[in-house]
Amino acid sequence: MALDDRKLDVLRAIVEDYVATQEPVGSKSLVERHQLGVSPATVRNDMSVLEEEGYIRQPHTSAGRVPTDRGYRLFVDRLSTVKPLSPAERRAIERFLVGAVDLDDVVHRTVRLLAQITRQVAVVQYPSLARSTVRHLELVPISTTRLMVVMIANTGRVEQRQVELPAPLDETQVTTLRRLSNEKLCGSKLSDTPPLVQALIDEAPVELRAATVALSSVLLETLVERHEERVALAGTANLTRGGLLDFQGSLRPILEALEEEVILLKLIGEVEPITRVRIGDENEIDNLRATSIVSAGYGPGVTIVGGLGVLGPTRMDYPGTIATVRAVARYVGEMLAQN
Amino acid sequence: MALDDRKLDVLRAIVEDYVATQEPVGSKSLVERHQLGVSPATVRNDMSVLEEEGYIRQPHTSAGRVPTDRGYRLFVDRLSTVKPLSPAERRAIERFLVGAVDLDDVVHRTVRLLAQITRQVAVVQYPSLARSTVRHLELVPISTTRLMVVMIANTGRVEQRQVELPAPLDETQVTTLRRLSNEKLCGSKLSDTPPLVQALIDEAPVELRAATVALSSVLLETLVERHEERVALAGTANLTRGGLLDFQGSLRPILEALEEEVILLKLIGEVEPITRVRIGDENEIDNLRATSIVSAGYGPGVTIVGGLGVLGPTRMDYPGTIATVRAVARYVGEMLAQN
DNA sequence: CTTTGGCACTCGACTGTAGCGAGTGCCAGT
DNA sequence: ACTGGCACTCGCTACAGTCGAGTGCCAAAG
Repeated sequence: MALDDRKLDVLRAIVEDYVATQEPVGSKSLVERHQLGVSPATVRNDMSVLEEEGYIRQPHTSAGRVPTDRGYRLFVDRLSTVKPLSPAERRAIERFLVGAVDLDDVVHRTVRLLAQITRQVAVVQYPSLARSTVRHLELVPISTTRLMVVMIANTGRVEQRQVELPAPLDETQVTTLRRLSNEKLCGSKLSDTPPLVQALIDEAPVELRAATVALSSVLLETLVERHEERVALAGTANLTRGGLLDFQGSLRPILEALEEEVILLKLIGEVEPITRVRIGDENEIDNLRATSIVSAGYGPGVTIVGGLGVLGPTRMDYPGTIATVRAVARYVGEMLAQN
Repeated sequence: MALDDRKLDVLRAIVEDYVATQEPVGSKSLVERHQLGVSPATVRNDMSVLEEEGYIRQPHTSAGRVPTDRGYRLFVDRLSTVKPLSPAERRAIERFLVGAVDLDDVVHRTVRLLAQITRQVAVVQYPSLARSTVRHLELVPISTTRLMVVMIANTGRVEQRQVELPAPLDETQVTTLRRLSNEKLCGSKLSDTPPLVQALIDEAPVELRAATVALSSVLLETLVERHEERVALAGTANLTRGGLLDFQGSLRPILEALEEEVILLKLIGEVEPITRVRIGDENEIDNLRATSIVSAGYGPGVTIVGGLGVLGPTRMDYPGTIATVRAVARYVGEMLAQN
């Protein structure tokens, strides 16, 4: 059955009121707070239909209605208009991010900013190495048989690893190795490196062969295979807002999930620039069935190099949160582009 | 008034029972569970004295007794013997830490291990830069007017910063600058660098003077002045054990405190190798008045380069926690010494 | 066919009362 | 100094009663 416009209005009103008050909303208070132009009885009939269709439900008989995950989904998809940020908010974002000196700094500031504005848990992924290109490889001799390899990516990420050499190398050999690897790998995407690394090994002069193999294996192992993703987290204290009413009193599973980097990456590791909303049940992780996640990809220009997002109760201010996440993602992208 | 031995026994029994059961303990159950060799009435008299002295208190009249912070303090100082770890635990620690490949890896493994064994919140400070010495400085040209400076410390920490040069430098100039700064700074403690940096500037050839100043200011600013301390955190989910009985139902202030790096550093930034216990009130941070912190310094050999610790309810298993923290600190020190 | 007012009903939240029992403090006796 | 006995306190639980927001249904009006 198709829902007519008024029923949709009723649903929207229910969502808005419930988000605002955190209490089941009844027919009478609904008509009082919104100009629906009909009587409570009519609203009751509409509510009955909405309940049959699974958009709202009653916590108990003789209580008001509460939106279901499906109801929120409809609300987000068709009923809400993204509310533009206030100029003050825009300025706050800019001011907060503009002083960043470092990639680490950018990420930390961003995650705190997101948590603060949305008053929820914020997660920011560092630019993914898999989607970065190599800007420079530096080899630093630590001892004659030990090398530190520093990889600088175009996204600002810098990773370093130590390599144990099979045989000592002297200064000029290190220089040669540095030149060779930079020639081969600079400018290429990290996910494309395996064949290039093979070529590097093949072309290396025979006396550097062993060292090249050691170097390559470290590069492949730590940077490509188990692709080193990193995330930053902030605002967990916000989970306690709403005094245990959300999350039926147990933060446990949520805090547990937030400790797993793998899970966080699954949540916000976006590939598309689109803002994405996962509501309650739609979430794949069982521990987070009581939460919603709003995430977006970010990157300099149109390419996406990482994701960010916030996590909160399903009962959240979707329009506001979506607007904030989207805006922050765009600003972060701009920050990165400037480097 | 001096407490005789039996009264101390009673206090110990109360602490042990309360930690185990989480319920106020009464005179009758106390004599049942411990071989005190006296009757409940006697115990009651002793309890009465202990209460007068402020070591225990009653949540309400007609309830059992609960240790006060002062009671825990006495327990920790005089009544408990550190229980040695089981061989299984020792092996677990070793196995967990031995695969670490990286400083980051060591720290992450350590913090998760601590959280897991103690079932509490664990905090590990990265080796402090202020207590590290410079092992190597590497200058990597990003462009002709931009340099990336990578500092490798003896503790395994690697920090990088970008430096905007006032004028372009060519390859050989960079090499000279690299050589000069390494000659000056290698082997010195970071906290001692300011005068050395000044000397570096003074001795630099005139055409490198400007670049040296730029480099120095970045070094001083980011590495020395606001000394870049880092910490890792794990096990926040453990705060929810004991179902809101600890922390009188509000995790809020604790989670908030844990988000502040400055606070974490204050808690576990140890200078001495000694295991330190802060109980409830003794804590300087108001938000953490309901928690206890057990911390220890770690480092290769006898010098301390950082701290680690755990945080939990005042009602915690002090002997076990102290033993674990101490053991983990020692193992981490050994790991670092091997590098 | 939709909307509306009316009405009986449900059920959670709150209040007050009563009984239970763990635990205490005190005291007299050993 | 220790112990057994005893009266007392008070939080906890169960139960009954009331209140009220909210519902579903129905018949009448638009």
